[in-house]
Amino acid sequence: MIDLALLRREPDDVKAALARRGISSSQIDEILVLDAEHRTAMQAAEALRSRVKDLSRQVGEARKSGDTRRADEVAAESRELGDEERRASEIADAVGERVRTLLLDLPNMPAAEVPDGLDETGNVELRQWWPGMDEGAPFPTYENHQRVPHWDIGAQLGLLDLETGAKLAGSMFPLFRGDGSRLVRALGAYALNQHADEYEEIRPPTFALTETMTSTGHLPKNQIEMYAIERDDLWAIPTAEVPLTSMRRGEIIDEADLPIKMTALTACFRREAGAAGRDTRGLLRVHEFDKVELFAYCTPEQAQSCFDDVLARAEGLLQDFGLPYRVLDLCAGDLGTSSARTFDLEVYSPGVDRWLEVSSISWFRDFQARRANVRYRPAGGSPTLVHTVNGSALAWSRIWAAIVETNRQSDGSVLIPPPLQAFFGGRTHLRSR
RNA sequence: GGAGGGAUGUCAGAGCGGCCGAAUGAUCCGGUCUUGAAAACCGGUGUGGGGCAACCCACCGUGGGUUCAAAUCCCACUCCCUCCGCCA
Repeated sequence: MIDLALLRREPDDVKAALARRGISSSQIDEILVLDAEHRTAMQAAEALRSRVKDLSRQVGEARKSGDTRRADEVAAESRELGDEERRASEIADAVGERVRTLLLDLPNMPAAEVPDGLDETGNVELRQWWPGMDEGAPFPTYENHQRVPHWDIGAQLGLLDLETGAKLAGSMFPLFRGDGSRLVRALGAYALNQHADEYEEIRPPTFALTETMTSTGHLPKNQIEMYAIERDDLWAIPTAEVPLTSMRRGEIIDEADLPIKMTALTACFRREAGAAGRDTRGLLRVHEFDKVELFAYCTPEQAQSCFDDVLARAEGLLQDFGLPYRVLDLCAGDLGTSSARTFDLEVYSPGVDRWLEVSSISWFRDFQARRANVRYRPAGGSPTLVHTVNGSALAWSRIWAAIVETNRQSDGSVLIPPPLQAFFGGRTHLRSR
């Protein structure tokens, strides 16, 4: 949520920033008009309220001094004023609620450095990486044996059983088996181990209350994207960002504790309602996938370094696995609602011949923290909203696909990335049995 | 699932219809004392909103209700604790 005080103070700055995301200035003007209306109505109601309180006090005093008649008179007067106050408050509350609703609808302001553009065509590729690049090697060329889609490889080697997954939970719920399952486990475990030096490992609940989903901004807007367990008012989390962001909801954190860095491996659930029929093969787009998330609460001053750290760790994992990737600087129009700045990491996967998004790293400024009301107390100052930063490191289903396709050998086996071989008892290849 | 107890400020913990935004203690900040520190003592220390300001309003788990007046009474819900049952 954008700061209403900032909106009042610097309406033109906010308009200019949001115009980059295609938000019209009339939308902001509407809020400002309603806000002025709200304040007027509120003042009227509060003046009445103040009077009622004063009269009530007089009733108490009259009672105490035994003047029952005066007490009754004043009570009657107060009762009338009270009715009036109730009506005035209802009007003020209704307008205030409208302001809040409109404000919640506004996306975050893009950071100044965010490139212009209204959709993904405006994203800027910052760099690419591939194995051997530093030694001057060119971008890899791929052999025919690498041009096989992962679903075929998975079926050949008995690593991936999409049919059985569909039998159990419907299509787009993958079932990994044998070494395929072990690879999923190895990826998550390897990443958690890598992050353990600075990030506290968290194993949060897989489900979240409506209240929790709302405070991160995933509800009510993206309701259609979420799996719901209605009877218990629970939602399956679409990312560990949801529980992690809410862990300190409503709290005031000691400044000395910041930054608070956490990592979590969870299943992530997405209905992909808006993407029906797109990328439905294999693991490109699935309803459930494992992901390791990195998350930080921090001060505004720490935000840049936290962001850089998450990015470096996500890239580091891709380099450990030897997967070519590119870094995209998302343009203003392609930013997620809550984000002020986002870098996406895309891995090149030769079997499907596509760049696959495997990480999204975002700096939210205080946008999320305002909703979740997470603050810290700066030295000698009053409570201030924290900044939040998070990013995937990484989303495993697509990494799984990229590894299997990239590392496929001419004999049909798949080379296990060396850092993961320890999880396979030292074996170097996945082979059919 | 059954029975009971509870939810109050950064924390602990009083209050159970009328200057209660809230005792007391801890924390933290400032001061006195001290060569310095500790201790002791004195003073200050919630959040949010409105108003140029004086000041006003809201907030005692959440949402309703009663009343001239609610942290305090009533109803519903949520969460926590204890005991019993059931169960990984």
